[in-house]
Amino acid sequence: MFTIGDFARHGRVSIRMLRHYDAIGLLRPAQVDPANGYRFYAGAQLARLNRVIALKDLGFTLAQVQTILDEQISVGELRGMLRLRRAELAETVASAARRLAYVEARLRTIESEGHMPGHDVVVKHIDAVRVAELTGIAAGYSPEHIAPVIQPLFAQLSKHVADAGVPIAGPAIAYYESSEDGESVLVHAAVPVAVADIGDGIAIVELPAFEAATLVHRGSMDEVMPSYQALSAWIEPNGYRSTGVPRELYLDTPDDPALWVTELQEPVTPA
Amino acid sequence: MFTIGDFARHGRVSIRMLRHYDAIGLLRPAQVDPANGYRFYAGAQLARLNRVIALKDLGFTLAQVQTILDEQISVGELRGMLRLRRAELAETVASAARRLAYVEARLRTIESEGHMPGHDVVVKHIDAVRVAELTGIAAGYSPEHIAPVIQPLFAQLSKHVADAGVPIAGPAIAYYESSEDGESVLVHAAVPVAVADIGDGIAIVELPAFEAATLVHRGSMDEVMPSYQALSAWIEPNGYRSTGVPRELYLDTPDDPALWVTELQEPVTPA
DNA sequence: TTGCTCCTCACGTCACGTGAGGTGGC
DNA sequence: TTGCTCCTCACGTCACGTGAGGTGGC
Repeated sequence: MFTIGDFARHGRVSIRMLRHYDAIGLLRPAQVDPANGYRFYAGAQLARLNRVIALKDLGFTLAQVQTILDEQISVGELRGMLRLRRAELAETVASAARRLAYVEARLRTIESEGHMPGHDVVVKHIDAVRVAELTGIAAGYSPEHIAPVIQPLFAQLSKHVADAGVPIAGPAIAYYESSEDGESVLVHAAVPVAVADIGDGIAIVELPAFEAATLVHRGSMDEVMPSYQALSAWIEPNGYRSTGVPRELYLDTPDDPALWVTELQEPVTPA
Repeated sequence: MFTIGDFARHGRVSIRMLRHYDAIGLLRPAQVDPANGYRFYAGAQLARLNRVIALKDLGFTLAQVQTILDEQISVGELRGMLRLRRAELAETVASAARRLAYVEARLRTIESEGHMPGHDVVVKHIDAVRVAELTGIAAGYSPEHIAPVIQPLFAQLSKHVADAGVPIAGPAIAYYESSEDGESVLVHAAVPVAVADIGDGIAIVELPAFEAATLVHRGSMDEVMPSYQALSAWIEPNGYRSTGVPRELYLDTPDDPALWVTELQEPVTPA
């Protein structure tokens, strides 16, 4: 018979753990002194303790260990649990490796630029959304080409939507595509709505859901290029690939354009 | 201004998380209605939320995120934190990969043998221990050779130790080495003691600490070979290498040898 | 009036670590 | 008598999830 201290030493666990395993019924001492509550363990109980430790090392919770040890689980069930664990562990490895890649990308940025990046890219799911939209044509992607086209589009769109008495269901959205001849840019100005038709030559479109690397741009859209460049530069070193057309979400558009807040959304897929 | 629900939707976090970040002061809403406590967030606060999420994704705790965002941490300090995180994440990856290897070794055993392994190997640290010991010579490692040598050694040893009035400080230990000519086996019978000398031709030896793959053998030492084989078979597929001489720890030695409990300790090193 | 959204507690999670306060045998 | 080991509560951990119970605007 071992005292709890000796048994803990041989088993390389803490006394507290043995008390805990006693409390939850996972490993009861072979004997308990009724006078003072002292626990005594038999040498053979080290085998049980080892089973507990081994299963814990596989990453099972104590409740699962309990089930495996006491509830006469079948080989098939055990195999199922192990396969599930294998999948969970593979996911743990993958996600830790991904975080590690993030950290290393950050460290590289700091080493090369000498300061913390001022922006933070977050990858997230963007839901599908129904919008009312107007489309125009610009000669290029730069702000000088886009601004004179998109501003009247939004003015016209919001007037029409307001006139139709349709409530706007969220921040305005812009997105851009190259035209078929590749010479010009299709500029889309859109606002979320909950109706199926709004008339007046305004299209109702279902924008698809997607995964996006996003970055919050603060300031005028005339100065959006560095933010887009930072977003693009983030994508590859962090293990993603760009796919498709970016969107802009106008989160806050006060009168002073220098105070605008825009979310840039670049569709990505894990590379 | 966004309600908490809208802000949560755009930020892809739960409402509960925003309330929690408010409670701990990590992200306070831009405005709170004093009448009903409703929280309102500015679009620009999405930038702060993104910083929180990005740092959380690097694996920092919220307290660390707090420090990084608010306490004007220097680039050097941040780099230090990132390097520490990198090391922690590397360790996470390694340990998850190790667990994964354990799980896969188990699955292979189950697939090939059709049942759960009946023994559980645990790798643990064995402390250095001072022992009183007697040494004999046997013709080989098999139980038939060892038993007739070791039994009288232990009888003689325990008699001498008892006669000397020295208390035995733990379970008896046996270990074996090949003799120099390689033709025979040195058999060591030892018991832990706390004294520096015991006279009577009994050696006091400091057995070194080591890392061991261990397995609890139940039953007579005449039947120990399958347990040793199971222990040896475990080592390589689980990423270890054997190093040095195994030990036996006699945890429980009642009169009936069939009820003996022994821990087999095989020194290992990560391979 | 019915939903919907918002609010504030407050418990539960998981496997123990860490005191606090006290007892029994050498 | 002094250490040492043992005991039983019971709080704390971390980042929220999940009710319970209630309120205010469309």
